Amino acid sequence: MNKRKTRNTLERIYRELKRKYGKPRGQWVMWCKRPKTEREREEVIIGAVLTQRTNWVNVKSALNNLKNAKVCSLKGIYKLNIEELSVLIKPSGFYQAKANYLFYLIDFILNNYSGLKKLKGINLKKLREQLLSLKGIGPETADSILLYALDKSVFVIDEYTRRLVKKRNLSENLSYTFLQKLFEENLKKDFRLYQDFHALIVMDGKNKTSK
DNA sequence: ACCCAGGTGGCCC
DNA sequence: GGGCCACATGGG
Repeated sequence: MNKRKTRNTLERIYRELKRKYGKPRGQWVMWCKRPKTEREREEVIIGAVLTQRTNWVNVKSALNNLKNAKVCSLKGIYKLNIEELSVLIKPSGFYQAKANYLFYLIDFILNNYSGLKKLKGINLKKLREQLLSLKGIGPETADSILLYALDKSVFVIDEYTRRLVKKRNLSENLSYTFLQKLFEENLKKDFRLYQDFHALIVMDGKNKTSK
């Protein structure tokens, strides 16, 4: 597919989904909120790890456990030990692995940057590399953090995006880096657009009637 | 009793 | 670079 056609197709898909689903719902109400409070950005980061290969209902339950324990924040979690944390996030599945992943990530953020404000100022490419070097943070989690918690213009690729690309014959190559490039090179570089578009893709992907 | 869900790491080739 | 398996819960 040539560039012009790809651009038109992506624009059309966005408008189509936007018309169909309107404003973000569920999890996306907060993930697409602009601007976000610090607390909300921290919750997005925590949710980004917890939602790996897990449905949002289970993640919500884990987040509620953290909130009820008054530790749904980077510093709150950092004060816990792995055992306490893993019990709280148990409903999200893979809880022992995720407890460790969260610790590595929060340790990285707090010890290197003392919080999200400084993190936002780091060179994007370097920050992405650093996130990817952490155990438990792969491309989708890293980019979800960059896009939804830090308002960086990086397009998130996931299983739903792959299905959409396949269905619309946008590309044969379904590798992460290729698809991310495809979207980023053919959309206006705007984190608000990226946030909303990805949310719409997932909302549509979950909608059984649209398949 | 299955099958599925925004992934990732470790191993193997 | 890609294929396969482990990691675990809750809901259909």
